[in-house]
Amino acid sequence: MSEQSDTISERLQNAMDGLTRAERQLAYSLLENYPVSGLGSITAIAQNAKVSTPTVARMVQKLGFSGFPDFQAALRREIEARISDPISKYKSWAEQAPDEHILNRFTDAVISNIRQMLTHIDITSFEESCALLADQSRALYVVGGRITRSLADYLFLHMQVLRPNVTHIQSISNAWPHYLLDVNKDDVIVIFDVRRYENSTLKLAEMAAERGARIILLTDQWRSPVHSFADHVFCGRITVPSAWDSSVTLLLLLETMIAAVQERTWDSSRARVEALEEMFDRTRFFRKFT
Amino acid sequence: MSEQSDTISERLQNAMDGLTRAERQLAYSLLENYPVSGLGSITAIAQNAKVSTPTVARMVQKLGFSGFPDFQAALRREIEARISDPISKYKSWAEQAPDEHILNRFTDAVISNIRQMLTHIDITSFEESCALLADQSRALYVVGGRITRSLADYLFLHMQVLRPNVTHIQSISNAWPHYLLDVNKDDVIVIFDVRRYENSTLKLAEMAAERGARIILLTDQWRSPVHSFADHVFCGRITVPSAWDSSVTLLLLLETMIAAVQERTWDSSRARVEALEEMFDRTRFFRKFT
DNA sequence: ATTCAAGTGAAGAAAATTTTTCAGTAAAGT
DNA sequence: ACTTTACTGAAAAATTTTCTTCACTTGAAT
Repeated sequence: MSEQSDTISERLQNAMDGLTRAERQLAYSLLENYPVSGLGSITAIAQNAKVSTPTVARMVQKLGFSGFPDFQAALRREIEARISDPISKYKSWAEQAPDEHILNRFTDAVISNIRQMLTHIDITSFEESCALLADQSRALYVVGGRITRSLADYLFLHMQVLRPNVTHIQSISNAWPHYLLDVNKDDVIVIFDVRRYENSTLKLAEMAAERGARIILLTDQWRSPVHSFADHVFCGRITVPSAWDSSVTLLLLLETMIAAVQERTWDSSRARVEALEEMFDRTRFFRKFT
Repeated sequence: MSEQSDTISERLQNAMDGLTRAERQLAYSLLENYPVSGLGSITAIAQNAKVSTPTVARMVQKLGFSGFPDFQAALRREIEARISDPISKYKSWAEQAPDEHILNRFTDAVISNIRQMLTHIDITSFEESCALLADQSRALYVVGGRITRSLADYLFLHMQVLRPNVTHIQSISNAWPHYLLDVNKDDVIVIFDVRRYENSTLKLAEMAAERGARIILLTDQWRSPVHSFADHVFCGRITVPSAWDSSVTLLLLLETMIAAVQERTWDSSRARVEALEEMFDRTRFFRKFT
């Protein structure tokens, strides 16, 4: 019954002529601060418009809703559509394939994960973390888990180019207590820990915290227990239509951080990057072109 | 009582530690489609999070609200602030930050990369590649380059769980010719090669092709020269506002492939996955819960 | 193994919201 | 002036929502 393609705002406008004095007063009140003005209880709305509750009930029925709750539900859907994305509405990602193809389903999920991560991210924390990563007076350690070791490796790789004094602590190894010996107060540790949180990682975080290290944690939406030791926590959503979790959100965050650190350190890192380029050219490790 | 300056989202995050399992489940559900997810009745919210209504009532009290209606009123105020405020907010990913913030610029670029990759992807090729990866009668080799070794590692890690006979050829090592000795006709090699294409990778591809191996290449939009030896080529766009390239598109493709292979091999891989789980439980390598 | 504490949801009680009824009021027509 | 008609809101009835109680489960601790 309540299903028409018009927005409630349009419906109100269109119906305006057929409305009575009190109803019109109500309609204006609703449009006043649309659409949030319609969110309270029927009583609240009535009081707000200075009409009685029956008037509200009658009017929404005139608009074609089965009752006030029906009206309000429609309003909520409108708000939802308005608040959530403008972007993901694109039809299919891989146009050759049907919507249900894994490529499209997976990508939908990832895009939604990205949006969710970004709406919850704390910009100040992000900036501070980048500053910590860029601060060459602090040694930098990177730790990953079973799955996240690839991410840790990726960060390590890039940081190593940008600055000296970067260490990748291979969590598989039993040697990590040795690394901890070198961790000083105010050094920075980036820890990756997603679900199936690892005991050894937690232990390491605890000990590092005791030594006064600054901890930056990249985890999933459920937040690894490491977060209680961490100075900065970033949660990427990792759920996708798969038996596995997705690391895309965390990689995106990581790359953005790397880009931000690069900007901050460009004065000092430029020399390193250029030296590296030169070494590659000398060793003919890479093809000169194509 | 319900007045604090924090947003409900922040309050949820902060309170997370003190929450119980069901409450946490609820909190995630609320953050899932925040803030509209909290607009329905307490019953609707409970069902949505698959918890009971008392759990909802208890949790909002823990957060400091006098009751559910109090909580919902606060939420409505937040929505109001968000909707009536500047309309420009819709566009940004990270809403706290301006459009020009690196987080938003970077994400824009990545989303655009993803779209471009997917519109150019060949579905048939994708399916055939997955079939090759799933075919346990063929040995599987994974090779990465300097930067892409993390991606290679990631694929290796997952494939190793799903099937036997997977090898990660560490490109840094000088030992890869030895691996090639074992490559038989119709074995599968996944090669990662993005710009600053590596000579050694090209050489390896050539020799593997000579031995009759099937080659799947993941590269960038400029296509590594390896493509002339490859049976299937996938190009991910990698340009972002950074001095570095982005691996996000390739990771997305990779994860989608892994999911597709998982589906295809579930009958046989299930046993492997479960055995692995059991081993983890035994070694108490991971935390039981939290 | 047994006890204990904590957490959870079903079910019922309490409170609220929504709908209906109905009498009063104002405007239009006779 | 009187009747008719339509509109409105107070109050009661019906419904829904929220809150509380309590028995059951689970995981931890002795």
